[in-house]
Amino acid sequence: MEFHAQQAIYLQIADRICEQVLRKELNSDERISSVREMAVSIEVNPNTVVRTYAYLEEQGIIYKQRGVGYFIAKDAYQRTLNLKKEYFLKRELPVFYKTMSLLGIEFEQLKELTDKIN
Amino acid sequence: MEFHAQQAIYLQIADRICEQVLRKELNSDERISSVREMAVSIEVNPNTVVRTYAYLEEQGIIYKQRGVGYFIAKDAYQRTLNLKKEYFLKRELPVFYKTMSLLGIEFEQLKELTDKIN
DNA sequence: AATAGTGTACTAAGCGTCTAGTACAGTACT
DNA sequence: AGTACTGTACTAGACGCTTAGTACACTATT
Repeated sequence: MEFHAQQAIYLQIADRICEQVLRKELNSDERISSVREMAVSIEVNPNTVVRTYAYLEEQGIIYKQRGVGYFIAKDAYQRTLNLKKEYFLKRELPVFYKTMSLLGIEFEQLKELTDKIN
Repeated sequence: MEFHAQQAIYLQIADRICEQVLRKELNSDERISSVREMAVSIEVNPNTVVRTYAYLEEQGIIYKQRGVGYFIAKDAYQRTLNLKKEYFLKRELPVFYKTMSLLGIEFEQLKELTDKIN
């Protein structure tokens, strides 16, 4: 897995898991990779994965059974959706509009700009 | 000045200066605050401001005269615009669309959502 | 009971960032 | 020449993140 420098690795891993929940690739009570497995597969230190899982557990997105593993929480989808949506509306969207304004990009241009990327 | 934890402080200061350039509040050959002045006014360590200025100088947005101070570069506006625009198109916009897709937000909803914020 | 897989806890080290403090070198002004 | 600004350089320490390694406790399976 590739990481960028703008955010702590353990949070980037958490984001990826949240994505999989939102895409319904991970569903309620489904077991996720063990700390060691995950660490190997994404080439990261086990301690970093421990942080990720502790963080996701705090958010109520996963739960654990000692000696067994970590599992997706019952209401993980709703929790994740709420969490990400609130962040999007309160943080990302305002920053996005501010940047557009600074760069002189109009709302109507957005569709064209997307095409340029692809 | 208030800072968030997602980005190094010296880069947040750099961003603010870039903003002022784009808003034309800072113009070519205009002198900016000295390292010590800036440090006091935004309540940050002088060394952090040194980092900011070194970074902006690398980007060609400011230049220095030893013993005199730092100044806005001749083509600072264009350089800043290019720099920020490229980052916006290559990094922010794709992430923005991906998040929208994950959250099930349609392009047409964006205008309404903005109103909710204000 | 033994084994192999879980999560957990701990120490140690490296790195980037930020703070604190001190000292030095260049420039402008009087 | 003296003074008061500039930028510059350096050491030292604190903090968060990450890595490395070891050891222990719990659970399921045989």
